Amino acid sequence: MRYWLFKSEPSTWGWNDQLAKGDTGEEWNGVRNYQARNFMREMALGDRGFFYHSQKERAVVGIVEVCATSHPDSTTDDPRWDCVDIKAVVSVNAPVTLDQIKADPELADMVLVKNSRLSVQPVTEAEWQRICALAGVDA
DNA sequence: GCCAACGTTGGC
DNA sequence: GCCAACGTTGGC
Repeated sequence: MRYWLFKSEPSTWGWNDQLAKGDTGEEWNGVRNYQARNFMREMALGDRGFFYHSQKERAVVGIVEVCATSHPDSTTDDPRWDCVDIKAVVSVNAPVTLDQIKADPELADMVLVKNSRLSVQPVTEAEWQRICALAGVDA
């Protein structure tokens, strides 16, 4: 299994919206960036991801699971854009903030820190374990 | 609200 | 195929 991070502006699509979709999940659509799209094409059923709120909050707030592999993005006719579906698994007990991540030597190399604008990004297993520990959830 | 970084677009 | 212009993102 691989690990990922999905970034969203809470004002557009937040963790509460994701939770409301339950086990049905929802398309992670609207991504118009090749790098992000390519990562989604690599995802497998059951892969786990962090749900991260950008902008004001800047924190990991939940855990999601890939529940449909890459397929055409229903919000566009442009065949270039694919996306996966994800569903909420569990809310974190403690949000892990960007400040915490930057301050943690084990996490300082995360894509989130190095390339803050990439909206879908891979997370290493070590990073996954570390953030889960900080968030108070079972990895 | 500002600005830097970056990715995409389109003209040549 | 290059590169300038432009738009968007996201941290501060």
